[in-house]
Parts: sequence; C-alpha cells; structure tokens
Amino acid sequence: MATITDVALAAGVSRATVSYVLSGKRTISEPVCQRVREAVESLGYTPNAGARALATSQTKVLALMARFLSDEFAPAMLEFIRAVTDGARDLGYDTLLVSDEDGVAALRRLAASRMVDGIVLLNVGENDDRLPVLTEIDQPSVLIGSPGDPAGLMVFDLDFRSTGRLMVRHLHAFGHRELVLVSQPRHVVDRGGAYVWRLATGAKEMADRLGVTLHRHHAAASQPDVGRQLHDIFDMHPDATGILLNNEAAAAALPFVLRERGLRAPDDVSVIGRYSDDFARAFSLPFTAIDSAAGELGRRAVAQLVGAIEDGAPRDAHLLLPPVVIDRGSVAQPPQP
Amino acid sequence: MATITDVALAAGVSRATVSYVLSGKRTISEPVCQRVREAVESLGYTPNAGARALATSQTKVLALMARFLSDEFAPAMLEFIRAVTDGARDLGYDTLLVSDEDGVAALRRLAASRMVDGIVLLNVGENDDRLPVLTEIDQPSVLIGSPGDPAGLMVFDLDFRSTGRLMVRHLHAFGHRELVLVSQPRHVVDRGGAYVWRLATGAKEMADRLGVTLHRHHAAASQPDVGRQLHDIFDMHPDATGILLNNEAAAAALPFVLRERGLRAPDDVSVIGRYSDDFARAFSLPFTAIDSAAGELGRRAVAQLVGAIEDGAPRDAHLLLPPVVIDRGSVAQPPQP
DNA sequence: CTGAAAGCGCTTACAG
DNA sequence: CTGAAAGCGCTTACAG
Repeated sequence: MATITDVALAAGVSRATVSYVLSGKRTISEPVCQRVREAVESLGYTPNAGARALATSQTKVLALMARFLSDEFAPAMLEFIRAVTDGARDLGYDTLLVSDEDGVAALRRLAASRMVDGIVLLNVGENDDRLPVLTEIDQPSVLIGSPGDPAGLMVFDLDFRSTGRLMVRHLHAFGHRELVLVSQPRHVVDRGGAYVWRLATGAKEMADRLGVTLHRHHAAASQPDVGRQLHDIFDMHPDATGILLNNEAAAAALPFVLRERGLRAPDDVSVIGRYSDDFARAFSLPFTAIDSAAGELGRRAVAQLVGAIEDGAPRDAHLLLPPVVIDRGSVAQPPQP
Repeated sequence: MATITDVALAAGVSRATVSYVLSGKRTISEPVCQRVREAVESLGYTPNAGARALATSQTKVLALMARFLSDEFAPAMLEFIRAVTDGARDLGYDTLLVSDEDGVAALRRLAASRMVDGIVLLNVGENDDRLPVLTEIDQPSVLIGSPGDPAGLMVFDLDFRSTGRLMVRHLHAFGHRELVLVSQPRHVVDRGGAYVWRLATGAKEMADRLGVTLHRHHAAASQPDVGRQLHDIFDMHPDATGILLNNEAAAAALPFVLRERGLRAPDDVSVIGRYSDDFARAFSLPFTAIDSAAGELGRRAVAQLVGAIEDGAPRDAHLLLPPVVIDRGSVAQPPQP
C-alpha cells in the first residue's frame, strides 16, 4: 500500500506538501499540485485512516447504537438504520453499527477508545440507562426517541402527543364521536417506550376537549394474539366508529380482522394508523396513517450531530417532528345508524 | 483522556510494560502487574484505537457491505445484519455498516484506507460487480449469497438447489403429484438473484425424478399484486394440491388468499415455504418452511472471515448450508378426490 | 523480568 | 510558496 512518503518521493516534494495538496489547507503552486495529483493517481494512494485519526483526533466515523428488541418491528428499525448510515455517508462519515447487550459498556468502550467522533442512540427509552454515560464522554451524541428528561441532550423524535391529538381531531372532523385506540403492548411502555403513552395522552386530551369518547387498549405485538384481541375490542365497543392504531402488528392484522367481521374501511369503520410509509408500502396497508418519518428523523439527527462535531453546534437541540397525515382513504363519515 | 504514558507514570513503569501487561504478551511480575492494573483502573484507561491500529495494522473492525434493495424483504435483511454484528462482536470486532450506492468505490475506499480488517458482502448476486475488486485488495472477504463463479472466494449460502429438491420430495412423500412453485419476481433473477432459479432448478430436478408435475411461476414482491397473482395461479392449476413458496410477500399474502377462496392448509392444499424463522414468527405464518438460516450463515461467515484475518485460514471456503424443514403442520396428504 | 527507542503514517505549527 | 521536524498514542523488536 502506498503511503504519503511514496507519493512525496514520486512527486519530488515533501510529505507536508502532499498533505496540503490533498487537504487544500494551503495554496500550492499549480505545477506542484499537478505532480502530486499524478503521483496520487498512479500509486492509488488513499490516506491511512488510523494514522489520520491519530494525527487529527477525528475518525470520521459515527456510532449507531441500536437495540434489537424482539418486539421491535424490523421494518421500522431498518428504516432508521438506513437513514442514519445514508445521512452520515452524505456528510462524509462512516457508521459503526453497535448492538451490544450492554449498551452502557459499549458506549464507554467506543468513547474511551476514540473510535468514533459522535454517537447516535436509537430506541431511546424513558429512563434509558445509557443517558447518564453521555455526559461523561467527550463525543457529542444525539438521540432518536424521547427520554423522560431531555435537558442538555439533542433529541429527535416524532411528536407523539400531537400525533395522538391529530388522530382524534381528524376523525372528529369527519363526524366520529366514539373511538378506540389500539396501542403497543403494555410491556413496551414498562420498558420505557414513552411514545406509547405520549400518543395515548394526546389522543385523550383531544377527545376530552372535543367531547369524543375514547377507549384505550393495548394489544400484542404479533399474531395470532393481536388478531384475537382486535376481535375482542370490536366486540367490546359495538358503537365505536373509528379506530386509532399505534401498533404495527395490529395494523398488519386489521385487514384480516375486518374481512372476518365482514367490515370495510371506511364504509363501516374509519381507521387511522401511525407507522412508517415503507411498512405501509411493503404490506400495502390501506389505512390513512401518520408517518413515523424515520428517514427524516434519521437524517436530521445525523446532520445535527455532525454539526456538533465539526463546529460545536449547540448540544441542546430538541426536534419534535410535527405529525403529517398520509391520506389513504380509510377515514370517512361514520355510517348512518 | 488518559494515555498509556499517564498510566506508565502513575504506575512508575515504562510504557512498554503497561502495554505488555495489557496484552499479556510478556510475563510481568505480579507486583508490577498489580500497580499497572490499578493505574489503568483509576485513570479509566482504554487504548486509543487509531494509535493501536497504526502500530499493529489491525483495526479490529469488519465492514458489512449491504445493499438496500427496495424489493428486498426488510426482516430478512435485518436478521443478516444482526447475525453479522453480533457474531463479530463475540469475536472482538466491531462492524462498519456500509450501504453506498456505489459498492465498488466503497470497497476500494475502505480497503485502501485500512479502516477494516475484513469485509462481509451481503446480497451477493450472480455477477456482482464488487467481486473483481475483492482480488485487488489486501483484506480477506467473505460472501453471503452465491456468485456465479465462487472460485477463490469464501461463500456462505443456503443450499437453494437442495432446498428446491427437498420441498418437492417432502410433498411427494405425502402423496402430492401436482405442485406449484411461486418464486420471487423475475427482475430479482435478472438482477442476479441466483437463489431464485437455483431453488426452481432443484425443484424441477426432483419433480422430474419423481414424476411429479411442477408449475413454476413468478409473483410480485408486494401487495396487492402478489395477492391477485396467487388467485390467478390457483385458477390456472385447479388440480395442484401443493404449493411451494420462494417469495416472502407471497407467504405473507397466502393466508388472505386461502381464506378468500375458502381453502385451508393442509386440509385442502399443502404449503411449504422458504423464509426466515423470525419472519414466520412476526407474522405468525402457519406454514411448514425451510429456514433461511440468516443467523447461522451470518455467524459462520464471520467466524471464517476472522479466521482468515487472524491465522490466514484458507481463503477458499464454500458452505452451502443444507436445508432443514421446520414443520408447522401445513403439509399433509392431498384431499381425496 | 523490564526499559529505551524506533516506527506505524499521518497533520500542522514553525521557519524560511 | 514550500520543507524539516515534532507529535499524535500505541506496539514491539532490541538490549540488558
């Protein structure tokens, strides 16, 4: 492998000059530039990343700390991973994907060994045990998902409370007065999945304000349980005319359940969900939904992180992305009694 | 951040001694060991990865080159990613996730900059343009998926030809004599997805050998097209009693289609699929299937790669994992006419 | 059993 | 406009 010394020798200049030609941090005369570039080209020279990192204290690598939770939905997860890696690459960074069981130890290890310039935390929970570590380390970090106390942290998340409000308002506007919300299973909340109760809280707020009856339920994160539970929920609330979904498995199961009950959306029941557009496409879910916006959240989080790394951008940023309804026609006026 | 010099000073020894205590490459007297360890502990010392890489020419990082294809099934993809990162971590390596559009350029960049010790290629196609690059670079690499010409490469894949044979043999053993194979869409084949025709070829071979009629079809990779096509296929072959699935979207859609036609598996029709166990679980697919074995393939590929990195294990290895049927009870004797 | 020193391949003040 | 040299933080022959 060619080193900078090889290039310098070939071009008849010093190593410093080669370095400056490559970085552009100094004006170099055109003929010298030319010779250096040719040497670089013919030797196929690429700077050694380790040496550069040692000299500059910059690795140009970001860590993406993911948690593979068995009840986390794979398509959503992959969308975030993809958004982060693509976003990073566009800004000149590579991404180290870390999924250690022990997130705290992994965080310490990466930070102390200076393998990365910054860290993206995925699946952040209400009382995430990784958060205290973030203040101990030198590298800036950004969270995707909302912790209970976001003070001093850079947080990017969908505004789940507004999402809940918007879902209810949307159905109310079409004339619905009795609704059901189907959330992720309770243990997701217990684990720190604050988005579940945030959305539920927002929905309840708006329901109270508008005088709408809202029944809140949790359902399983996989078949066949979720299907059975959906049937139970329908049985329990025969007068409800609208369904809010904050549970991907329920969204995937609902078309089955509707068919089994001989119901159609939106003729018999209106449906509005909250899940990713990719997910909707893959399963062709026919429901109006609020997009999880993994792509935008991932990219914006990375942009903020890189800003913090490169020009010490404010480390206290909070983006709660406003919800946007993607209309797939599953919401209409309730059937006339 | 503490450096090795800080530790040496605190322990009253040379930097070399600290290094040897940590690496264990030299016998150090117990008292000295003790002092060094205490200093390491109290200073929270972790070696600088860049400096170590520069000194040893080892980064302890693997690259995972993934391709995010729009028609690739996310759950399967994530399983491979997870298997590779977990497998790597268990062997002391971190994983750089790379998904550049231009895989060839990315490969060259990573190799030349010495950011990684080895490379895992995912989604390898029949005539993958990244393969020629592998011979130019210094780092060993391993493929998951089968290229047309595997000579001199380390390849790990499910034995799709045997899989096709096994599926037919399995159904034949239960008495089925007319079968339908539903494969991934044709453009997956065109793109180099050799596993599609490998499975189809194996199935045809066995069908011919056993005197079984086999109808081969391609179907779309998403709803609602795939559902419609399944109906068409049923209409086309009213006497077929068994279905082979090599298409995840078709597997996910089949329960709908069966219900719509008033059919049940295995009473009316026997079904055997090929997809990952995780996928089956998430969607509670009730079909007997051959597991994609992403977990095992990923881990074994990484183990082989690390072997090649660390003790120059043979660079010419080929693992075609034999298919295993996971019985979920969707195959039985055909209905009596 | 331990240390002084060279070297890994870069970048960047410092000097001209 | 360019170069000689120091330094980044490690590891590892070499020497004792």
